[in-house]
Amino acid sequence: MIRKTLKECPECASRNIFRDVEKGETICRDCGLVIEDRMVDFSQEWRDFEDDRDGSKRRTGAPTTQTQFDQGLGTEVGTTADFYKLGSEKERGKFFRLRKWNIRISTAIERNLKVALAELKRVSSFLKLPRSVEEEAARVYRLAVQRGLVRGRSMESVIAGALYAACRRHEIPRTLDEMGEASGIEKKEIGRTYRFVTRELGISIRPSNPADYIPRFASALKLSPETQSKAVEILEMARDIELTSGRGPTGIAAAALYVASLIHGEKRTQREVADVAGVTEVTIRNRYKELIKKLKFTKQIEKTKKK
DNA sequence: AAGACGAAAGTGGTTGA
DNA sequence: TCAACAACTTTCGTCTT
Repeated sequence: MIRKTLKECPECASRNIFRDVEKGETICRDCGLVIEDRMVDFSQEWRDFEDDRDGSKRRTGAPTTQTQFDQGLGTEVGTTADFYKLGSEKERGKFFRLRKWNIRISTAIERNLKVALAELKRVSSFLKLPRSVEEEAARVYRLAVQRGLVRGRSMESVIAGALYAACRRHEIPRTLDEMGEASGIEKKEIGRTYRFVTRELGISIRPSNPADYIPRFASALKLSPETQSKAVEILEMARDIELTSGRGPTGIAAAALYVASLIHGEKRTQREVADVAGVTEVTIRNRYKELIKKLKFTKQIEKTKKK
């Protein structure tokens, strides 16, 4: 079923937005932009009506979740301990039939997911990622397993790839290095599976914005909020003159931060900035050179130096 | 002595024939 | 499928503070 929606396309501002209910996709008919392709539904089903004295609106049950192998809806049909509580022969037969079925339903996929999602939780909590990202990553992983994309790859690397993709979609990117440290997988491998999985599943990800990295890098360097916003400002100017396209976003973010730290007299060495950003000093130098050349920052830096 | 700078060679991925 | 290519890294020598 395909329905027209009331949304406006953020790309071309057309109102020709249609939603394919089965696929869960929302697409702009004019420019082809996929607006909510495979996004997690963030709306909360589970609510708590604390103020309701009579409790009539209170719902029961936990919210469903992607991060448990059965989405939190599983049943277990008893153990043999329960068997002896049953009375008649008829009831005992029923018990075994039900139990057999339940085991049969737990296919290889389910078992895989159970292990995988535990690992996913471990990595995501190591990186202190928000729950929404964890859910998205779990969904990506689930899809990957169902399509048999894990075959020939280690489970861990696919998990890392899924998490990396989920971070990017939620615009709170982590570097491949950080992901590698958290998961124990080499960053090359993560990058590989990330590209493979997103391509196979048709997940579209827009290039990450350097500004997304600024808050994290800045706090790691203990820079003031003023310096931080200066860095973002620099990034905007850089983007306007096409300095950002084609370059690694972390390198640009690092260079902007470095320049901002000079201007505000909170100097950090290139080495320090390079370390938290996961790039080399050389890359920072190159970006830095481009920045001061094209953005007449030279004077400002000279000024603060003299003070 | 530490940091900044730049040249040169190497790596892994993308692109286009 | 292969070669050219761009971005980034590694390494190292030199200059500056």
